[in-house]
Amino acid sequence: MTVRVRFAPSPTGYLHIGGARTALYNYLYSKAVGGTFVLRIEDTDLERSNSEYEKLQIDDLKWMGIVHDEGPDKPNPKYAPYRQSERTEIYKKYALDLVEKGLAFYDFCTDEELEASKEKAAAEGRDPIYEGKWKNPEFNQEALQRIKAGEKAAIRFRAPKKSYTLNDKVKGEVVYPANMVGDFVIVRSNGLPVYNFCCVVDDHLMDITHVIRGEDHLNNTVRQLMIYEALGAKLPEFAHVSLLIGHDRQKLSKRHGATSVNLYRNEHYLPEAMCNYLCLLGWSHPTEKDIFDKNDLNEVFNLERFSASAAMYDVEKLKWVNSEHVKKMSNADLITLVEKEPETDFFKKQTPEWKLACVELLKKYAQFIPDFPKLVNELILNEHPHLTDALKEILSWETTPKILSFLSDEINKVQTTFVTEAELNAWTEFVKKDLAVKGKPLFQGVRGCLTGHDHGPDLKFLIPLTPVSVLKNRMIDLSK
RNA sequence: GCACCCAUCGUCUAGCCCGGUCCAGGACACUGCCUUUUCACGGCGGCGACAGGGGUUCGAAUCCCCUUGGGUGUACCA
Repeated sequence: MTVRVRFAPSPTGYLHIGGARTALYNYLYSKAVGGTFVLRIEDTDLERSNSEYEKLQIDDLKWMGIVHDEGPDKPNPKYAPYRQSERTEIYKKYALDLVEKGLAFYDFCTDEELEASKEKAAAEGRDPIYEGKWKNPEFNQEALQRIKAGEKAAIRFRAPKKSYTLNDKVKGEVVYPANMVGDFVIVRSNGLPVYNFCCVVDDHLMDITHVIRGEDHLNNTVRQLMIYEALGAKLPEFAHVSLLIGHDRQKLSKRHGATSVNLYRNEHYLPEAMCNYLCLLGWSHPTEKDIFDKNDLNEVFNLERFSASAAMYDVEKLKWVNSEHVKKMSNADLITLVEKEPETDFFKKQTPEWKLACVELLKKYAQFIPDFPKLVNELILNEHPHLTDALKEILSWETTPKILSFLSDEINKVQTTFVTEAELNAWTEFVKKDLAVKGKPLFQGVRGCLTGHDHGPDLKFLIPLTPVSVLKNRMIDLSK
């Protein structure tokens, strides 16, 4: 039997980091076993759902390279539609069927009655389970009459009074004691079905074989187990992945800062880095590899390597992963990406050799793609050195003016656009031998005069990339 | 409250299922040194953990129990 997994977001907001992670796990698993990845939209909460968010979430998923095989935009006639709001008739049919079989019943209790019962239960220190009169079969006839007369009622599922056991791929054997939940609503009085019910009906109808989702659904699963049983449906495998938490160990939410994927997208994180980092939050590579491309996971991704405990989301490590992916990228790809950035006119005008040398040098220092143009401006094109304390100190050494005037003279003699590494070496040699400068005053002196910085990348790579005209202007500035 | 889940360095984790090879390995962060004296790169080090208590065993991070701590659920939300 072929594996079918699904990611089922509610379009009530942007794609969340945690959602992206579960989507990724589902995607990776489907790829690893040659299965099908289904995208289903859980929009039964009409008040909070918004089709705009559906679009945005799919967009973010796409950005991460998480593409679904089936979904609202790629329907398989056998399973469509993929939006729960378009499946209400299906749920209604199943719900009515359960009522007919006596596995569910109409409930006419008012909010007030329910509230009172809840409060009473709380006062007595027990769980608020449904105890309205309508659960009693002797009211079935009356209920049916009132429904026929057009009255509205919720449909409640008759929860069996027995314990259930789930064999979860990450949590192991989970036992739900009897009476854990009371008779719960599966269809609201407004006719709209409820998550726990839709979810099971859909997973069943869509032939979902593996349910990989967040641990926050673990307690709910007992309700779903009951419905599977009532439906006579085959149980899928479950894998309840641990939750993502913030620095205060609370479930990751907006107040922890940037928690939606689009924010990272806007900050130019690489999608591959995002996937890489998220994947490692709760799953480990069999060889403890920590930098990889998700497309290289096909052979090794499985459901056996999930961590059972919650993982803290740490942007610092994400940044590191991102810079590792920048370094891993080919120079050709880097050049392409850099040229897409704004304010890269100078870069674009240079020779292919120059570009190659430039990205080769800068990728060591860049964490993000936009860092490249920034570094070009700061390190290569900046004509007016910023007088930092460190630079002032270098200029105050008695040997520095000698170096500065010598280098200025030499630079003025240069006819080419760039100097060569050999020329640079010759100058340094001269300063060392003829001007008799050595040690820190030599190296930092030369660096200071040429770059206007007290530190930075290796001069023999940096200077040949810097236009002679810029070098000249820097030294004019420094001579003042 | 009740139910369920979880518990290895500050953080992500390996090891746990199938006890000894673990006075616990890797990565981020922090930090020291080195790289023909710069350096944001790189190399080599350092710091740093089996929550506590009982058991089982010749032997426990690994198995069992309790305690503690944390999380989740307890909706006519998903």
